Amino acid sequence: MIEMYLLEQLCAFKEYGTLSEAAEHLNIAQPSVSRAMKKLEDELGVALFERQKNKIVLNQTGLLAAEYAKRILDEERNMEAQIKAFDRSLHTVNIGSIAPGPLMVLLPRLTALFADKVVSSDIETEEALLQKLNRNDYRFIILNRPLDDEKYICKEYITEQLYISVNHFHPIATQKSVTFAEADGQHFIMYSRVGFWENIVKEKMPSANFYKQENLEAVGEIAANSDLPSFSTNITQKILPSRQNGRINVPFSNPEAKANYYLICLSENKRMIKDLL
Amino acid sequence: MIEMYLLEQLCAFKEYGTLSEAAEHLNIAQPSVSRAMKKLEDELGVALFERQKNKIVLNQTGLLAAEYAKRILDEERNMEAQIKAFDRSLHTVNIGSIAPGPLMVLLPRLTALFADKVVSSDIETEEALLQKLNRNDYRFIILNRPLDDEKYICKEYITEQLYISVNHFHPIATQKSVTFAEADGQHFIMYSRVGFWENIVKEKMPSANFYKQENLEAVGEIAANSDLPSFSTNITQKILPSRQNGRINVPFSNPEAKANYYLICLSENKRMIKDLL
DNA sequence: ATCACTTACGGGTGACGTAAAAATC
DNA sequence: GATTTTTACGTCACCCGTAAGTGAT
Repeated sequence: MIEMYLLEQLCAFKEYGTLSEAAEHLNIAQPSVSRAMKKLEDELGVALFERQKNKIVLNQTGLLAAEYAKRILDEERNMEAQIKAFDRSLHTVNIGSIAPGPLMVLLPRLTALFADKVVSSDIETEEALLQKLNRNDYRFIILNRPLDDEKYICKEYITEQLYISVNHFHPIATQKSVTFAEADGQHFIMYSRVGFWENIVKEKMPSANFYKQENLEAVGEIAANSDLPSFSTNITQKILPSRQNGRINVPFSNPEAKANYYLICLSENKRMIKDLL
Repeated sequence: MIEMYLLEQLCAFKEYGTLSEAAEHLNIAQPSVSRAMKKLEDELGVALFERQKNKIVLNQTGLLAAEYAKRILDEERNMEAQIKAFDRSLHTVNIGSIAPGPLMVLLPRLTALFADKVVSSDIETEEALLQKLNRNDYRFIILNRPLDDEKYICKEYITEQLYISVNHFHPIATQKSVTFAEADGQHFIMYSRVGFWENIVKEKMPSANFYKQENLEAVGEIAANSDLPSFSTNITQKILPSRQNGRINVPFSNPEAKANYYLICLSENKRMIKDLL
């Protein structure tokens, strides 16, 4: 049987042209490659090279062999990658969401439910979420609209209401509710990974400025130490109570400020949704 | 890098179900297989088996790995076969002919021309000859009709005239020539691999019997020691003079008893025909 | 003189075998 | 008791490296 290391060295020789160069790139000594090529010829019982005294080149058969070798090496590398990826997928639960809010509620429950697995999540657009769900990159996704398709299982999960978060001195602080139009034109501190909410607020408050923060902690810190408004929701108010110190939350009254979230998975994974609910 | 012997042992385990059985079929000791499977898991950094105290089975990842392993092993075996076949083809010149006669003339010349190669030949039907010529299984073929096709180079080679070969006491021995009709109904000794001639004589002498001999030598021997007629041609008379002892050769006068042979090769191999003529 | 390949020799990894133990049927 | 897997240990193959030699540029 032809072992991989022989094929690897053959490929390296074809690529680099001389035994020395090949050895260099393989990080082995040159005589090793010389010997390996002899061994390859020996095992195949076929000449793969034309040798002069201090020169060696692949003959026609050798070129053919090198092509096959490359194919096999590629497949071997592919095998390795696929197996590792598959194993990883067995040990991780990937969740994609259209917004961070529902993840704050869902992730703690998931880590408890899949105690033996790594739970990881990402926030993406609906399009990307669906694509990856179909590729099985995600086990669940969370969207802000239901999907009516036999391909999927879709369950209503939770709702989220957007608030403006201001300090006591802010004019809006005294209102029972606020509209996007009323809040427009201001400067907001905003977490950068808010998913679809970003589109909503930018569209509804076209004159506002948004200072985006990559770091979730930083949003709270900066808001607490400035007079700038920020955003909160019924979910962040519960999950991040520390952020509420000295802040008044006033709900946006527009219908777009309320989101109904749906937990979605492929029909074939029906059981997972059941376990979760 | 995952070496082949690991993949081989993985496949054997998948096929035979236990380490012991696999080892048996691989002709190695069972602990070797146990160790190899551990090493495989180690190199991949992934569990491929579920182990109980004296039981070991492939897990989902292991099944996937075994599938990939099989694919790679198959490719490796294919590579080996293809390379050997290619090398062989470089060192052999295969000729196919519609009849043995022209080969008797051509082969000695070919072996001289391709002194460094093995010359081998076969007798087949026109259909098979053309198919294999197109597949490059044959470098030349010999047919009894010209081919007018740009794909091929076609050169007239030699002609062959069929004779009936009888002893002095046979009634036909005194004739200058004979027709198939006149010779019909007799029992002939015949070499079994005469190519298209077999169709000719069977069609033209439907009442004759043909005693076919696999061995070319035997045809001469038997004919010499019996009163049965056999066949000869201008070519065999020259190439196998010993067969003529005590035999009279009378030519068949029918036009079908004369064959014009053509040497044919693919246009891309034009040079070879030139070398030959 | 430098470069490229081969040959020769020595060393260490590792693949295999044998033996024995543990566990299951 | 038979079968299966694992562990332990010794051996040998073989893959690699170093060093030296040959031939070509």
